[in-house]
Amino acid sequence: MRARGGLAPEDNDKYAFEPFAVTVDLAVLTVRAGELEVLLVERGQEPYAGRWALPGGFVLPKESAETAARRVLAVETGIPDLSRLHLEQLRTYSEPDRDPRMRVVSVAFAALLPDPPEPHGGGDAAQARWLPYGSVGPLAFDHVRILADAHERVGAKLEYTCLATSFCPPEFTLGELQRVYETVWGAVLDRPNFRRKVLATPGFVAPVPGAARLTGGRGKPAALYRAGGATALQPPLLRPPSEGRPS
Amino acid sequence: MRARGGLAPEDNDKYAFEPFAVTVDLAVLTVRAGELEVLLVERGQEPYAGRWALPGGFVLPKESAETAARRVLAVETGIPDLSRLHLEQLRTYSEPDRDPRMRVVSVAFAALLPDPPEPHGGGDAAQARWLPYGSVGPLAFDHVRILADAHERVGAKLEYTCLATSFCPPEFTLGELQRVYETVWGAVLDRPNFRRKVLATPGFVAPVPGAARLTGGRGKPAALYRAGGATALQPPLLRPPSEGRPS
DNA sequence: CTTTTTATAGTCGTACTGACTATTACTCGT
DNA sequence: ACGAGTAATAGTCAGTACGACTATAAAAAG
Repeated sequence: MRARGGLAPEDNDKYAFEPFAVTVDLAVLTVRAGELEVLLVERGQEPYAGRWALPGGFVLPKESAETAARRVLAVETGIPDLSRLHLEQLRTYSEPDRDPRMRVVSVAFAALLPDPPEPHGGGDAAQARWLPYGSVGPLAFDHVRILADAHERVGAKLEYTCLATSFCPPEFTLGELQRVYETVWGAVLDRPNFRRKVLATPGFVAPVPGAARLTGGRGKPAALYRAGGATALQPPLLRPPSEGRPS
Repeated sequence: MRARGGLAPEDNDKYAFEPFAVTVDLAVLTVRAGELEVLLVERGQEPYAGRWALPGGFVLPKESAETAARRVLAVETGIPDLSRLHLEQLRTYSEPDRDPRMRVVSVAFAALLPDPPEPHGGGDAAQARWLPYGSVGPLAFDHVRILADAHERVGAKLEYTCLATSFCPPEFTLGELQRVYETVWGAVLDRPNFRRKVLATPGFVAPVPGAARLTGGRGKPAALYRAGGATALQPPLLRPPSEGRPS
């Protein structure tokens, strides 16, 4: 490569760059029945044929990575309603050997979907499925690491943002909200304290005014809430201390 | 583009992808004399000739983005000692029109350097300089946004990590450490409270054992400290509440 | 109608923080 | 030599938040 002399990359007359393939990979998480689940697709071709992988695809010439992520999710998994999808850039994985065949730089996203809809593979023989987070085996490429990074990021964001409501349907009980925290964190929280904290945070949740009660099964019916306008949680709602969590 | 059928991007036999240029851009921050400064280079060519821009460059075929970032910083600014550089991936900017000439996807990094060394432009006519953060005018491309994102990220990380020591020389006083916080946050902190908080956090700082005093000017000499082993700050050290800060 | 289950209400002690005041140990100007 | 100024360090005090509880209410299941 020619010496570039302290200029921004776009300066080089000769455009002495190596073209890369740019893709997006999505770690889509949901909570169903108190379990954390991941949306995976089965690979039909080598390498890693038969392995599960994160949904992903190429970024098209006129797309941003964010646009590509939404398109890929719609096309590959056939999920119809992406209006309540929370999509957030995670980081970019660019190790030279992450794809054995060619140079692929992948912009990874963490995504959350409430009320997990049933996916269907988008065309060929590939299938798309929700799999429990704890039971994913080895994935294709570096997708295990991407998935772990996404899990860690989401867990951390639950602490200091109101993101948890993105896992919930439009109206939810505080018990459901608490189960989101417990499922993502893999920890048990004290119910009265959780309740006190959520209700004391202005704008986290807002009570549904009307006949604001609903019963799903046993026990006393719970009041219904919607997501409030707030996005930040101040002070944060910290997960109980545990070992082996990266800082 | 051919229908891809729910497979990972690498599956397509025809490799129906558009090649992109992949670059890195670096927002390198430092604190000097109580002021936040950014490392910028002056562009010599169109577009944005004469404008200041973040240092950046192409990712080479056998490099990861992280490797490229370190190389670019060494080559473009001639800074000799990068051993104490804190480098952290910020996010990837991929809007299709961010470079008027071609499709460029840029992986942006936030970086911190203590004891700002004098940079020298790396070859051509370009110059590299530290400029006060508050006085940067319009930058080339979307670099203003990248810089603002880096600033916000660093400010947020000061709250819940021990990152502030990355702005300090190997041995520093608590006053210097406090000035890092005040400079990045643009806020004034109470000295006794700051001191109490820092010393109460195990592993944040460790006193220098020997003749642990040094005087830089007026006032009572301060004890010297080194960075401790901890990386996380628990509970966090929150910036004083202010308006207009994104969540 | 008792047990089980879940939601809700409230208590108590500790830890942390913001807002202070006081004291010590230097330098500088005169 | 001495007082003013400056910065570091020590400590107080009240309010808030949080962890660990106990207690009560309202439903379903047996």
